[in-house]
Amino acid sequence: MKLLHGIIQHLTRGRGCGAESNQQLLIQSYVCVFELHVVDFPWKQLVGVEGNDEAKLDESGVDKTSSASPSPSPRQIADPVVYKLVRVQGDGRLVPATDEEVMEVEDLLEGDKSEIRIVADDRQTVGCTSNDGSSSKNPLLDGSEGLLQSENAVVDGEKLNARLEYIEEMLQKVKQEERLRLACGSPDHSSAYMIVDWQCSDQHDKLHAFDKKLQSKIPLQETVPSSTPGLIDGHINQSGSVGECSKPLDGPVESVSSASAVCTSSKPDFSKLKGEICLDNLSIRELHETFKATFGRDTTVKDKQWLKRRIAMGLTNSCDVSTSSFIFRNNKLVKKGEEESCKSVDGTFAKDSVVGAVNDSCRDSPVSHNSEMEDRQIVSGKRLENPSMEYDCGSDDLLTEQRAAKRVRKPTRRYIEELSEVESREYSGRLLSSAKNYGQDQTSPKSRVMPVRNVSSDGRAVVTRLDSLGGSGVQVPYVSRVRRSRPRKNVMSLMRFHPSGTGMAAKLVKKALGVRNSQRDNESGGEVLIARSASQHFQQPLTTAPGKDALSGTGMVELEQKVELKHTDSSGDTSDDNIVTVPTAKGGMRRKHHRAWTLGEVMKLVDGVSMYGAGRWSEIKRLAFASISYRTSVDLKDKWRNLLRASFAQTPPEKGMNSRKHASMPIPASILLRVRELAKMHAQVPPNLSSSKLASCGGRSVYETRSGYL
DNA sequence: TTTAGGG
DNA sequence: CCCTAAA
Repeated sequence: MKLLHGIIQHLTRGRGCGAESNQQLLIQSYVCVFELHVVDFPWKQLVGVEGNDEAKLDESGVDKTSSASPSPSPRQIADPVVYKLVRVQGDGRLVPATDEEVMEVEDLLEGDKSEIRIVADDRQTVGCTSNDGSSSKNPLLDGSEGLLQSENAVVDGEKLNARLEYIEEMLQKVKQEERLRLACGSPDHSSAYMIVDWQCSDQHDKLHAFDKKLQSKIPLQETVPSSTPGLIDGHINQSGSVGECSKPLDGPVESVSSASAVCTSSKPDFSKLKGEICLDNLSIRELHETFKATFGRDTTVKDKQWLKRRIAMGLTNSCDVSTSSFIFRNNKLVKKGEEESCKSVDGTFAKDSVVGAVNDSCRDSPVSHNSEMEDRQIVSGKRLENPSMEYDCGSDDLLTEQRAAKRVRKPTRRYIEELSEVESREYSGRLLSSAKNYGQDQTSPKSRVMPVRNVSSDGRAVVTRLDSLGGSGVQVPYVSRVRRSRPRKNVMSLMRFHPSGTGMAAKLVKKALGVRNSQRDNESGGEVLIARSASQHFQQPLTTAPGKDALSGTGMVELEQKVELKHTDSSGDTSDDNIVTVPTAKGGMRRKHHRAWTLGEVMKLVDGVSMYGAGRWSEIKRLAFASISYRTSVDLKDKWRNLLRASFAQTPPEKGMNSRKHASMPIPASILLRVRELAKMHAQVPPNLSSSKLASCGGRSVYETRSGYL
């Protein structure tokens, strides 16, 4: 789906402030969604003439308009908004983009789908020189500011969803209203235009959107041809006096229109579209005619495909069509009655129309396009309660992704690290060698200090390093953790290479690696087996000769030191073999290095909790455990949990398992008491007494052998 | 990143 | 202690 991002600037004129300073406020910038150009939207609200309207913009207020009185302010609903491509001249005039430009932009966007550029521009004020204090209280300005903010907020990130939903609702409203009006014979098609400009000369941004409140008799959102620039300018400049518009603009809005406007006098004539039309069969000429009939203007575009799409979009979105007895489907204009799946006359259809159009704009191939549209419409009725999918338009739709999964968990740091580890492996060696500057021969593989990558006969790659510790050439796992900090960004792109989906790939790799970040103390001599199929996707072609076991001793040492420095090691998952073939869950997770809690630590913990409260573990860690580096906040939390359990266990740690020497002291009752008190203070009820009883009896408490001990 | 919980 | 979801 193409997101258009642009900035919509509201041109409005400040009023009041004493000396009718005529200050023109060029306000704001919105970011808008490209697809919106096919959506009617009562943008008038956004302009916030009433000053309070911006509240409706807030995503929290999404339902306000729709759920409120049936017709809160007919005016608002009655003014659909369409988006237009325009170019902004230096003097602020808006010149509608030509069809070619539109096409260009479309192509541009199409080739560029993955990139979502959302830009926010600084709001600027123009001609606001003579300002007294009162102007700052200008309700309009203030309102606009608030508006801007809320709007930006909405646009930002996930809140787009809310906004889309909102628009969705509004769309329905608008459609209904429109239908109503048409039913009453009112030919009013006043619209406000959202003007989008992406040819902006602005350096820091390519896409600017200008929101304009304009009146027009054209309900269709199409680009006004610029083949007659002068004429268009005329249109623009005359916009302030669009007399026939049944809804005069009020207040600042009116003045706005003096700045610029787009207004077309022609009106689509659907009478020419009677009967069934199949765009696919039309010639360019006929398409042009249809285009004109649809949009009420001529076009110079020769591109058949484009014309079809345009027309399809226009027709699909046209109120006239949707409200008439025709519906547009599958590149054909057909009688509504003949289309059972589209018989619904309420918002459903309108919405789906939009979907179709949006979708259309994303498809190039006529085939897929057609079928897509068909699909969309066929399922129309059923998709009502799932607005989240409405704008789905392909795999690269960010919104879809965001919405599909409630909360897509970001890869954990560790996960990413381990992932990146694989790829970093080979050049870690390079780094070493270059640092050491071995024999000034960078190219000779011999001089490289690298982990040896053996490929065993069973198809597994074994990454090892030679260890001099054990005497002679013992192979111990080699692991380097080059990047301890932020994983590089393209890890994700790396993921894409994996055929079996990123999630799975990640899992596989992770499992396969079996590499863990650990302290140096717990050394194990296993081998890290890398399931080849999982890892080779990430491995760049190795420059090392496969059978290069002979590494210089100094190199070994160097490497080892490096590794040691990194505080990394791997624990041997010797037999966690070929994940690809046997993805056994294999829960047997050896526990890492367990560091017994000392009494002092526990006391610190308790103190910390009493000071900062349970739950603020990062605080506690920072302040009370600053010296103990190996206790993480999670550790603290876990320990506290255990303490809690212990303190509420009836059976104080005494009986049983004295066989061993008291490897650890029981936790002093005083501390337990304190813990209990703190728990009470913080309304911390021991998770469940029953379970803690059980825990104290047999099972472990929270991963601790004995809950009552240190 | 941090917190909360399950394991 | 590990792992993860959620925030």
